[in-house]
Amino acid sequence: MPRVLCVAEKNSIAKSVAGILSGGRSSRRDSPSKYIKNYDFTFDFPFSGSSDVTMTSVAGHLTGLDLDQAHGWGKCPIPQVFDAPIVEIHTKDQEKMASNIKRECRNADYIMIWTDCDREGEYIGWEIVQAALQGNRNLQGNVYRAIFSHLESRHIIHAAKNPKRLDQRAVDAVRTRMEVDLRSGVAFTRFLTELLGSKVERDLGLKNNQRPIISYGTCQFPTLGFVVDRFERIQKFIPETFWYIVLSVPNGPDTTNFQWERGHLFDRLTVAVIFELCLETSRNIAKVTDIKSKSTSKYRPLPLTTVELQKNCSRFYKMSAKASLDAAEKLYQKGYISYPRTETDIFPSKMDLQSLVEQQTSDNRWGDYAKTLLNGPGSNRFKWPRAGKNDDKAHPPIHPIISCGAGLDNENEKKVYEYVTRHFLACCSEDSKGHSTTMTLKWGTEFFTASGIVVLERNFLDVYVWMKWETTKQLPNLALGQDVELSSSLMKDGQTSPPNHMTESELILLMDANGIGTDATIAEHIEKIQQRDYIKKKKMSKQTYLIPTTLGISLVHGFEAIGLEDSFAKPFLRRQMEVDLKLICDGNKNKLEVVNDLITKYQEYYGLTSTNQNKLVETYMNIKSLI
DNA sequence: GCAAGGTC
Repeated sequence: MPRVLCVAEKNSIAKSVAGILSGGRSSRRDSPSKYIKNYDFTFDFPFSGSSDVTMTSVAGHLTGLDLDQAHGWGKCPIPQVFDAPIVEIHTKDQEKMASNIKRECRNADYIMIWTDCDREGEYIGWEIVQAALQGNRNLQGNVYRAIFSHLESRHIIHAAKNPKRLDQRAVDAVRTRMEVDLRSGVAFTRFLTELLGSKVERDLGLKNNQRPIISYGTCQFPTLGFVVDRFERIQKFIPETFWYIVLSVPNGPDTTNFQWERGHLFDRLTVAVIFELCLETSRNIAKVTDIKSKSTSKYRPLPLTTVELQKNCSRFYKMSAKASLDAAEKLYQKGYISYPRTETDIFPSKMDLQSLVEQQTSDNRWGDYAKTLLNGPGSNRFKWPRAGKNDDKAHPPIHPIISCGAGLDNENEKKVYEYVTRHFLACCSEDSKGHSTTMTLKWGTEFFTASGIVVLERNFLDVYVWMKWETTKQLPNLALGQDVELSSSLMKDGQTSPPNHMTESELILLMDANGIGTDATIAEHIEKIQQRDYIKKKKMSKQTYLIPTTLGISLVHGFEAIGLEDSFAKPFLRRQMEVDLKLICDGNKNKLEVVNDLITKYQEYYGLTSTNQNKLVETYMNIKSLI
């Protein structure tokens, strides 16, 4: 029988796909790597007919890139980094994975790639093929690619029956990113460290053997830029005084305030004139000119993505993005939750979500809630989740798999499991429903409104305990057209206030929105710029904020002073690279062209930075002396 | 000693 080797991006996919294609009758063997298993079974592929199949995997990339030996740190003038030869390097684990591929493909007639169907997955597929060809040259030309976006059986079988080829354009796009990130990162990191390292070392009070690294990275700098930008908006903020009019109306023993439809104005005289005019024409009588009642709802959350998980664990539990992702990873390995790195916020239509809800009925925290979702009573019954707009074509939204009961002793894992589960149950619930009433008063020439909300059905809010929606005080009982005697009419002043310092949750949102990093790496970039002493976490009245250090601020301003056309600390450069990568994927540009363009740009920036290096030093000295 | 991206 022909032999087919299938290779996935990680063991969990290999295991699931082997289970589906073998109809549950595969046998498992160990591999040289502890992360990887080999699964044997038979399957009927269109290119080979009935075949002996081995399904295995790697665990992420098989190779890393670095500059060749001759261009190590200190061994060459820095500008050579931009065109030095690049070599492939392997960790011990990667060598074990590659040797498994080589051994397993020795007798194979075909190889089929089952890596995730995203850009990086395509490149990992290419790496796998290179390793396989080293083990067995005859595989050349017998390479196939499975296209799949989730692990539903019929979908996976369809993918196996409709093999495609690797997309070389996507492979080229990833290689482009790798080369540009490597060369620009290494060049500017060496430059900055050599320029500022000894000064920073003294200022941080480090010992000789703890030379600081002052790194540049295409993601690190924009991340730092966001934090510095917020910090300075607060520093530079000048409060402005504004004026407004507020009416209050008797409401039982209490009063209700009506807000001015103009909000507030920054000119005191204008407000005073309007106020006096109203007082003259209407004294203390206003008329009800409008009462609008409508039903309103608060939407249940969208299916859970990695970025949302990190943002909310930071908000609800004050966990760092890295801590929440680490805990999610552990929960995934233990089988409690689904794969935690996903951009998808739409559940595949065939997924059996009700049995996942059923799993949760035994939990003493939300079990009763899960039961009512499935069996009533009441109107909050299981409802298919809302659909978001993102699909990474590789993984479904994050959801609980099995109930953890009392099986978790790690605090962070407990919290993340609770969050994932409550979020999932909320997704499968009805929106919260309420009723809002808005009343408008006319006083003189001006209009004023007040609103009241009655929450009628809490629904998902009962399980999504962090979100608040409360019934407000009722509006005074007045009829349309009725005159009402005011208990007061006042002209008041107030001041605009500065924004708050950056929270980790906001930073994650900004990075995601600007394409800085990926779901799997955003947390690492935030960690990295803390390690580098560019930003620090600071606790202020219950909240933890991210504050830039002297060094962090200096780097941003130093490069600003040099005046590169595309600021390093802004997301623009990185986004431009994404656009170019997309052009490569669509066949409108080639790799060589894009690499040359981007590297030329970085070389030019390096030249400018190098001739203006005194500006970096001066900026650092200046800012240091101010603090 | 340097990047960012996968994954464990």
